[in-house]
Amino acid sequence: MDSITRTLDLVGDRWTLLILRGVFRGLHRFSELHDDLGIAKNLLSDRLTRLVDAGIVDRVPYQERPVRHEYRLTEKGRELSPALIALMQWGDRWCGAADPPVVLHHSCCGTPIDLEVRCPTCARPVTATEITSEVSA
Amino acid sequence: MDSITRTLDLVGDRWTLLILRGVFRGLHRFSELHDDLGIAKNLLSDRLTRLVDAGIVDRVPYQERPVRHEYRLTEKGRELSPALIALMQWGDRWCGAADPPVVLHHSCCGTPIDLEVRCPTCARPVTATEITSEVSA
DNA sequence: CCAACTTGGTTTCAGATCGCAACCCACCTA
DNA sequence: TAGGTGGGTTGCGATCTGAAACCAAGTTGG
Repeated sequence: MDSITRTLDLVGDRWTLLILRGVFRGLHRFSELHDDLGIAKNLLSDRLTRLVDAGIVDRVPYQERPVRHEYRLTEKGRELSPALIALMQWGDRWCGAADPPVVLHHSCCGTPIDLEVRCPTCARPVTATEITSEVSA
Repeated sequence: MDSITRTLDLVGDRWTLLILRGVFRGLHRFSELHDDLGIAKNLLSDRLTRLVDAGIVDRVPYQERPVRHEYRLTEKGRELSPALIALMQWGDRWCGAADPPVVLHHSCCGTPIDLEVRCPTCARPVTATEITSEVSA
């Protein structure tokens, strides 16, 4: 099984990427995600458990008595951001902007950032038709 | 409904992105996709119809008598490649390499290409924690 | 001319998954 | 002690899925 198949096994359902986007945006608690996404609680519970098992989010206690947790991205989870950005940019461009596009900024300098497929040699963006794939070694 | 939600409505199920990757890789016919992915025929048929309706692939005849079609990416479909690349790179990095990683080359010059989140001002890659999001206007 | 084969599907149906609502537990507040 | 909140679990009908059977339009082999 190849890498995309494995990836989609983890995050390739209707809700998981939306949950992760919520966590990226600062929703860390069960109820925040529930309210924001409108997902059924049993599914949210199930997806969060899976994400924790997969090491994509951590369940960290934020109080005792009663003990309650919140969900935080691990590095593995944070590294999904290029995929989320790619899907978001595609949706903004091609799916009629029912909502205005989301702009991402570099927090250090405030500049809007961009996602690019680049060729280090040509030092310019690469279009999809210029790409060939090969399984290494 | 925002752009990621709309995007995932179209391509956020277990099979659609795998089908699109197949088409990217040069599988254009129903039977090629069926054999390569191991997807049930009814689902493949349904997903292809949806992708055609969404304008992501075209159904173009490649012979008459009997008339038969093959599926080709539209520009809208080709522009999903950054998302596929992002998911693939994440899987190669984080999902234990059961298969060796796939390397993408720039067909013009043969250089392996890379997907990067970049800040035009800082002129260097941006990590996930440095990103803030904002809904434009 | 008939049988078998190919491509590209549609139909059928049991079983898995989903969404909703109800319920539960631990704790806090009035 | 009654009610509220956070974070779930349970039950159940509705929907979706996968495997296999079937179909239709041609083409090939004998």
